[in-house]
Amino acid sequence: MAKSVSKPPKRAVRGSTSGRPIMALLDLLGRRWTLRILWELRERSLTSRALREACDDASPTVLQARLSDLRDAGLIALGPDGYGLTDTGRELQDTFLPLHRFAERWSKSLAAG
Amino acid sequence: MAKSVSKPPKRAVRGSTSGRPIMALLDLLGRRWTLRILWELRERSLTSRALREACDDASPTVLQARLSDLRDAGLIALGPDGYGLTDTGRELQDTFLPLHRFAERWSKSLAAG
DNA sequence: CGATATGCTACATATTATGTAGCGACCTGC
DNA sequence: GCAGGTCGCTACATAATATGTAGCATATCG
Repeated sequence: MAKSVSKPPKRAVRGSTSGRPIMALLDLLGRRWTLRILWELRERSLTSRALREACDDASPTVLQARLSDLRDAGLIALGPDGYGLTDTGRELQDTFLPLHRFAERWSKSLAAG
Repeated sequence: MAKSVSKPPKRAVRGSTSGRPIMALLDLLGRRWTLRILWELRERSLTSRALREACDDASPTVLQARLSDLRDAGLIALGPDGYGLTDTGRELQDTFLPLHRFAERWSKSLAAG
């Protein structure tokens, strides 16, 4: 299974060879800590270390890897006050905001069920 | 780190101990293949084998693990025609549908950028 | 200079995924 | 009633990732 076609330098996003952007996106977001990172950056920029604390002290190794992935994807960027969402990242964020309310309902349906 | 509070039987969703449903949800969705599975089930039920094919022949080991996770979470269920979204799962799906269009724009902004 | 914070990396260990094979159960058609 | 097919699911060895701890080089502030 060739995973790299047009982007050999690093790990290509899985599914990126299919020409279906949604697959590449789902793969990126499906990596550990990725969603959490985007969530923690939802309303403020955070330094890499502050982000680490916010993410239950996840190991810096993966965190840096994900930050690198997300930067390559153009969803976050490193500014003067730490990591923050780009315009594109904020677009994605808007897609995810309803998730919060869903999570509440979901949690209750789990407890009830 | 105690990962189980109210559901000792299996692996508890990470962050489920925090009392913040969003964390539990983000952890669940952030596991490999989870988002992809939900996506593939978006408009039809699939047998576990058909789902495997749809997911680029992912290994049955993880796939079954994720199906189990998603069933515990009440997002999918095994019916007569294979795995399908529950009502709650479909609610979540609705949250994710805009992702498709975003992926298209994102892909273009990457190519352009 | 000393103290502190930044982004980031090394590396040994634990955890998780991959790939291949195969199980028992349940349908068919013969 | 027994081949032949599918179903959901599991075992197990190997490869890939994550974890946790430590530390680097740089920058800022006193």
